[in-house]
Amino acid sequence: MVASVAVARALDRDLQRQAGLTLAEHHLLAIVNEADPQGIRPTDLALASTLTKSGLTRAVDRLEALGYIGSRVCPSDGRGQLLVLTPKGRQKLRRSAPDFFRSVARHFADYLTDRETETLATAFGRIAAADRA
Amino acid sequence: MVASVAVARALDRDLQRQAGLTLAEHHLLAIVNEADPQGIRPTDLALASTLTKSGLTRAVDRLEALGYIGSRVCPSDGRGQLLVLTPKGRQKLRRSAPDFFRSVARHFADYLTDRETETLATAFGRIAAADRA
DNA sequence: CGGAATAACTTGCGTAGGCAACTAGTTGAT
DNA sequence: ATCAACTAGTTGCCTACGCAAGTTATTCCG
Repeated sequence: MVASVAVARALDRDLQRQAGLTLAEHHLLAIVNEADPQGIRPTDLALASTLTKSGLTRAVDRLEALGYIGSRVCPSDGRGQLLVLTPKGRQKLRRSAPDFFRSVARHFADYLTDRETETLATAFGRIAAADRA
Repeated sequence: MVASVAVARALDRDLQRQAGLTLAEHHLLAIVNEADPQGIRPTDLALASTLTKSGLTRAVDRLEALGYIGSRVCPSDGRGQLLVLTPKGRQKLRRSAPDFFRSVARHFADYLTDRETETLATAFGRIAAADRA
């Protein structure tokens, strides 16, 4: 826990300095970017992220206010929405990517051997998957 | 990050339900418990925990108010303190340990093979150590 | 087709905790 | 001995976010 919190904090600080986004916000943009181009439902986004639904509502509000995310009512369910990246959001993500990857390397990846990275990905993937079961 | 946040949240919830402590607070008690019996300096405790100095000040205030931690002025440095567990704090820790270990097993350790656990401990230990350099 | 039970968000409220500025004690240089 | 530079801890301010209680839309059952 000490290590993972330290890494998260380091990434967060770098991101805020370099892109004006928190780690959580940047992560949301990244998830939306890789999701179905039709858009992603908030509940799914919350599940794929580190936030609860309430945290997500507010984070999405912020990202919408910044113009990085757009939303429209879900055609198949009037209660829900579909969230997509705006062009501005896509651009933001593209532009902040290099710095972000460097940051991940410096604070995390560079400390691991390839074997460790692989083991870690498997193990943590398993845990993340189990958690949603 | 998704996995580690999920695990932390699960442990936190269990601890709050079972012991009325947050994960961070419980962790502080555990660190103090294993430190020099003369006491530990707040700055060292912050470094060994997931908190910054300011977060630590407040967490320690809470734990003192609950009677789990005691403090006295550091004899060798009038600015600082030495923090120790009270008997009540030691008891609290002993009593919450079994539930806590079960919680760690259920949400985390049970998902890992012995090999993975070892790799993980090595790798994360390295990262945590590097971060303080 | 009406009405309970459920699901998708949202919001009110409360709290932990970071940052940066502050206070007070210590050390070191002249 | 004095004064500057540093360090330990604290505090004011602010924000993110979790929980639980709403709201609105949907579904399913009679």
